[in-house]
Amino acid sequence: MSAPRPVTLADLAREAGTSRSTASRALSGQGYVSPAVRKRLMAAAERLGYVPNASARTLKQRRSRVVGVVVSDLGNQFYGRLAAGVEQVLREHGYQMALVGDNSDAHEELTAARTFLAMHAPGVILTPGGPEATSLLLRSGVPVVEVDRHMSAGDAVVIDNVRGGRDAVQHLISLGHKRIAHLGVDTEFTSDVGRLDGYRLAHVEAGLPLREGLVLRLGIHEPTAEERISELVTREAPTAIFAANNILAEQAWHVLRGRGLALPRDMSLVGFDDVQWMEMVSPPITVVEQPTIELGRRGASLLLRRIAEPESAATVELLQPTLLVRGSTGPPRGA
Amino acid sequence: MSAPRPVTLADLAREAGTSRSTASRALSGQGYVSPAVRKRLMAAAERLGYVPNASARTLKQRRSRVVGVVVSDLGNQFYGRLAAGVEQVLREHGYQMALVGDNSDAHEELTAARTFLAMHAPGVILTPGGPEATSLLLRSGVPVVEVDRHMSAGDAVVIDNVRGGRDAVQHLISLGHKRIAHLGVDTEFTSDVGRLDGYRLAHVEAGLPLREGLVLRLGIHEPTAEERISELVTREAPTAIFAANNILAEQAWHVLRGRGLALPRDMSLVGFDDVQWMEMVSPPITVVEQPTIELGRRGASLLLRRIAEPESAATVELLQPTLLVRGSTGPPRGA
DNA sequence: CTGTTAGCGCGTTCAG
DNA sequence: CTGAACGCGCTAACAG
Repeated sequence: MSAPRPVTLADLAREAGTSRSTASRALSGQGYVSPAVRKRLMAAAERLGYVPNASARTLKQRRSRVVGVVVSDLGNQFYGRLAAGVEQVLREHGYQMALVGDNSDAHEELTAARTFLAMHAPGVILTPGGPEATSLLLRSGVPVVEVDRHMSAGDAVVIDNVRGGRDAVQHLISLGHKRIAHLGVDTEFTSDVGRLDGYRLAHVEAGLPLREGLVLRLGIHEPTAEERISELVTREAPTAIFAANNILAEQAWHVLRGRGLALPRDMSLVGFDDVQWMEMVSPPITVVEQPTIELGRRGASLLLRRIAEPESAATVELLQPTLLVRGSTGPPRGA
Repeated sequence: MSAPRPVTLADLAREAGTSRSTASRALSGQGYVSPAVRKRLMAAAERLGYVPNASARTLKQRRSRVVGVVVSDLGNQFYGRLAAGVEQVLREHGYQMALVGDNSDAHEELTAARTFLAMHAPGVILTPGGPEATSLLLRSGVPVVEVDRHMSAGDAVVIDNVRGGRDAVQHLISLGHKRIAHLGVDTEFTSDVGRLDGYRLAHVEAGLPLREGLVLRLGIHEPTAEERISELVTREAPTAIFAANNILAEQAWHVLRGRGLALPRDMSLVGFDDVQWMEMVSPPITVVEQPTIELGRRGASLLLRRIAEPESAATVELLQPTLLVRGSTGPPRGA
């Protein structure tokens, strides 16, 4: 394949008999150019196959069109959909997305942040794993929107996790459950903490005692998760389980199936974050659904707004989850 | 937030009492610099929080570190995992990924290709929707690797779709099925065409007649897909269905459930592309599994190799799928 | 409305 | 081993 020298503004200018700056104005649409000259330039651009050089523009303007995005794990459907939502909005507005996965590792996240700084990203969207990346970016003047989790004092779009957790557990309590297990991830993320708070809140509101043994907090990539869940079931004999994310719901479901426990007769199960399989298994899983793609779309929109108006006050958008009651929940055994 | 002027090489040079070019050599590791001076420069960089300017470097070198990637639909688990594999390898080698979704639209794809040209991407990976994007890129001297589908004469990493389709259908035939429906997408993509070829091949090898009515070809986002599948079941009374991708398998599954048909007693079902739910429903779905993340990883590796060695001959890597026999397939009704 | 001028920050000659 | 000089392609001032 031949790699012809790319055509530049100077080429267009020469071709159309104008100066480079006029060509620049004509193509970017900024500033005055007589209609006739503009037409001539556009035609030349078309004819020569002109492609603007993004790095030259970025170098000059000190700002690129490539928004940095970091999510924990692209392979997880949740983050995939989140990213899909972000990308849609960005593309609709003529921006691109540089996407990196950080495996929930604060160090990787920080590396990504530095990369985005180097790229002069106009803004960054992240599911924060720690405060460092956000603060580095903000300190350097790069707008940041946190999605799903909220760690800084800046812009964010999050789900009302407390409400989601509370709805789930209230539903179980109203069915008559008194020994409800909570399966969560052991982080300080507002998502995990919020769902647990919701679990507790529902208990308090119902006058039910909180039993610490019923609360299981797993590490992010805990390899023994299923064993620990199984132990919990044995030890505490819960009549219902609230699994605070889609991975944990899947693991709980496997444990229950492995032990031959029937839903909802022997155990009730509520998940958080509706994914495909939950509606397909029998019985289908009752779940707190969150608007995942919308989370991404709103995050991107908020960032774009912030880029346009850097000085406005920080915004936190709270999206509401919805409890979908399906077949995996029912009254406890003896009720 | 203050946005301090970013520190440049000139700042480091001043700080360390050297020239800019020396600083450049020290930080990039290219060219001679005395150890002492290098150490001094590194220290200064650390202290001042130097971040290299990627666009300046790209402008100078005429090549960025951001690989362009386009997939059909990030929200689909298949493409999410593909992208995850690509991103992993890229990150391991110090490259970034600019990701765009094109909704299987050749026009969007072409737009993305132009954007990557503007960004001076060192290479592009795509699930091609048409020949235009690839050819534009190649013509401009940008290496391209096609993944999952193969449309050009260039580099590609694909699944052995013919073999996958053949294995699936052979399995059904060996169970005694003679009326096997094929659910596929009506494109010219090698993936869709290959799976259908495999379906036919298995018939021919077994001396079974091919009945055109049993082959259903749906549009990419066909809204009436489930109705059409249902019609097919009514009209042709197949005893088994081969659904050539994960979406179609899900739709077929819903149709069968809706009609109260039990798997595998009333109908056998084989899918293509193993996703989470297939192992969780009962009975679990027999499926042709493909190494999706590996597909992405190989694509990225191949691209990196091509970037390093632009002149080597085009390579097509063929990855083997695996038939996982589960509970959704059995002998036909009367057998 | 248009052209001239002057960098943006970096890497790469080429002398020394 | 190091520094001076130049230019990558584009846009922002500023004259005209």
